[in-house]
Amino acid sequence: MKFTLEHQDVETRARAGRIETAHGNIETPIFMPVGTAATVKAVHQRDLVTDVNAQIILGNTYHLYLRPGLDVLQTGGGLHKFMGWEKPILTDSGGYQVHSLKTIRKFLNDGVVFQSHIDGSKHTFTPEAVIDIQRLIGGDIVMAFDECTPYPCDYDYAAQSMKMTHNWLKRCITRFDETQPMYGFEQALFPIVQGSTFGDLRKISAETIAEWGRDGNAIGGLSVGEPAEMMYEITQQVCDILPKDKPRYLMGVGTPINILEGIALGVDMFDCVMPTRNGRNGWLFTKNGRINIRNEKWKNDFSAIDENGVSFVDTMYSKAYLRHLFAAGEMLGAMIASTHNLAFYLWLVGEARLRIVAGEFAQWKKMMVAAMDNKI
RNA sequence: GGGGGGAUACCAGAGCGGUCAAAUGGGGCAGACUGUAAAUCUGUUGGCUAAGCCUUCGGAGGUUCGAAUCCUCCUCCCCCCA
Repeated sequence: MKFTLEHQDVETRARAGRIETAHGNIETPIFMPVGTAATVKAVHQRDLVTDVNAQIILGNTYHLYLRPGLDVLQTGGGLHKFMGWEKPILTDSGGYQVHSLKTIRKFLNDGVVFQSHIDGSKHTFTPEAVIDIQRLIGGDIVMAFDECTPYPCDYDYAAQSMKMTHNWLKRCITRFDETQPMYGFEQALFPIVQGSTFGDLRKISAETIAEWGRDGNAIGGLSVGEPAEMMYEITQQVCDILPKDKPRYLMGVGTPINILEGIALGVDMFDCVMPTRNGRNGWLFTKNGRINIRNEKWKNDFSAIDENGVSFVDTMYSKAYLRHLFAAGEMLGAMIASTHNLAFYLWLVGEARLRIVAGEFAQWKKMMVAAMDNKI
C-alpha cells in the first residue's frame, strides 16, 4: 500500500492524497461505506460503484467470522470474490464489538471471549486470531485489535485499556509480519490510537502508534457519545502527532459536519453507519440539512427527493413517493434512502478534495457547515 | 316466522357497578440513531384556562351515592333454525 500526499491546505490542516492498493486507488479525503456483514445494507455492489462512487468499503471481522464463517469465505476465495466487490476493502478488527457487545463479552488474559449474539456460542478473539481471520477474509487494509473505550470513561480504566490496546497492537504486528496474505495481493495493517478523552493518554498513544511506522494510522474511541468539540480537540491533538506521510483514519465518524471538521483537522479516511442506518430509518442528509422523510409534511410533496443530488434516485423519485414507501414498510424505501445518503457522503468528501486542491476549502467548509446545520 | 349474539376512541378489540379518559394490537404523529446484536428503538395519540376540570363507550329514558358495565324502549348489524 502506498500513500501520496498531493495537496496540503494552508488555512487548515486539510490534505488531499492518494492511496494505492492492489484493488485500485483511493482519493482522499474519503468516506468508506460500512458493509459489516459482506453487504452495505440495502445497496447493490453495482450501485456502490456506478452511483454512490464508493472507492472502498468496510467489512467486520467479528460478524464475518460468525457468518458466513471462515470456511465459506476461504472456499469462496476471500471477501472480494465472495461478495462481488473488486475495489478495496478495509476490515475492522472486532474492537468496536468489544465496546458495543459489552454485555456478552469478557476480557481474558490474552484477548476477549464473545458470546455470539446469534446463537450464544463462545468464541475467543486474541490479537493473533484477529489477524489470522483478517488474513483469511482478505481485506486490503486490516485493523489492529483494540478496545474502543466507552464515554464517559474514568482515567484509570482508560489508561489501563490503552496499555492493553498497545500490548495487543504489538502482538498483532508480530503476527501480521510473520504471516502472508492468502490471495496473492498485499494487505496493510493500521494501528489504532486510544486514550479516551484524556490529552496525556492520547499523546502517549499517538506517539506509540506513530513509532511503529505502519502504512496508515487510525484514531479510535471517539464518536461514542462525547461532545463534538471534545472529539475535534482530541482529533486535532492526535493528528498533529501522527506522521504526515501516512493516511489518518478517524474511525466511526460521523455526521457530514463531523466529517468536514475532521478533514479540516487533517483526517483522510472516515467511516460511519449513519448514512445507511439513518437512511433505513427515514433520515436523509442533504446540502441544506437533514430531513425526516416520514414526516407528514412530505405527504403531498411531489418534488424530487434532492433536486441538487448526484444520485439517480434523487431526481427519479419524489419525496411523496419515498415517504409512501417508508409508511408502507416497503424495502425499496430503505434502498433509495441508503443510496441517496451514501452518494451524498461521497459527493461531500469528493467536493472537499476538489476545494482543497483549489485552495478554497476553508471558505467552502464554513459555508457548507452553516447550510447543513439545520433540520429542513 | 322462530331462536340467539352484538354495537366501546381512527381501525380491530378487552373491560361487564366505583381503582375507567377506558387494557392490548394496528394505524396516525413525532423523536433517537456516529469503527451496525438496528428494514431498529422510544415517546405520544378526546378536549381544556392542564397536580384540576369538561365531554366520551349506538340513541332516548330509568335504577343507583356512583353506570361503558344493571333495567326499558328505539335504531342498526351478525349467526342459527324454518
